[in-house]
Amino acid sequence: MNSHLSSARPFPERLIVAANRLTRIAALATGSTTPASVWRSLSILETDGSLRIGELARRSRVTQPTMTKLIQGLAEDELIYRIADVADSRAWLIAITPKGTAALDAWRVEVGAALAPTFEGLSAEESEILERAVAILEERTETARVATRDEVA
Amino acid sequence: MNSHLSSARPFPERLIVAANRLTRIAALATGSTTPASVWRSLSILETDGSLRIGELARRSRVTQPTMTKLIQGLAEDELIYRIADVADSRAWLIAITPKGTAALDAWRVEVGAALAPTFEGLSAEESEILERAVAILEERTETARVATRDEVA
DNA sequence: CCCAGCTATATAGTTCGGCTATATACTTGA
DNA sequence: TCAAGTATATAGCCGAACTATATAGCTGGG
Repeated sequence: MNSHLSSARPFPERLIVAANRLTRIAALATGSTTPASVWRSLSILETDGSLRIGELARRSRVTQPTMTKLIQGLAEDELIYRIADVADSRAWLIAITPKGTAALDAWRVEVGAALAPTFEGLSAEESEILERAVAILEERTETARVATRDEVA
Repeated sequence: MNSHLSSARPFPERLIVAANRLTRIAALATGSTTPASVWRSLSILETDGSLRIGELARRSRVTQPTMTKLIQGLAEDELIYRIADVADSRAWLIAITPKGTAALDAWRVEVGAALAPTFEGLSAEESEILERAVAILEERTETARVATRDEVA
């Protein structure tokens, strides 16, 4: 009954390898030198709203110093801006700017175009499966989850 | 009528972000310092058989010098070995060792365990979708494809 | 009301993966 | 047999992300 030998191995590790390859394909195809962490962070700011640096670092899964530096670059490029946290003057709230949203959208278009050959000629059924798989993955990797089960580091 | 707002945007770029997050989650959860390129390369050697350095570099989507260096480390750890190419003394054939296969398997188990919480409590239907999605992705990111449409660099 | 201890961000310094440019060794065809 | 091309190796650089630590601000018990 089971002619799908590939199913013999659980999917998580196969998914990781495939994800890895996809990431590599996209990076090479777009030729973008911008680190993935930038797009990860911007998309988190877009969906989760403004956040403190520490919290953004946690959700983006990098350390706080890494995020501080990342933020500095993004601020220079005016893709994000800092709002003083009135309740705590040590902290900043980081928010995405319209320019940041535009950059994110442009990147998405670029990635979409770069991956077009890879996903060329998918059947309607295959597209449907990928669409639904993405939805599941998005739900399962939701950034808000990180906050509750942190303490990893 | 359309409550699936997420479907409004095509999946490739969403898939990239999700893939990226998964990679990050896996990397953090395993705490592995081993670069992804190692596992990518080893799994290519496992599925595609022994390859020249240049060809392995292409399929692993790194440059040749990067692969040369990577190979040196893997050889020291005895995860791969070099076979002199009888037809061309400039070239080497790189092959995975039993120890390399074992390391790859161990990593897979580790990643599987690390991602278990992320994929906990999936319904049978969701699992089915992910399984099939992985199969599609594997097919679409197959390394042998790279060789034919290279010339990117 | 003030200081010890905690928390939020910033800075310093290191490590390491991956890249480009180039050298070296070998092959091949005219 | 040698010029041009190809396969791998070496050198040097860049930058992302880490750990350790400094600085500044908050907060509660005495």
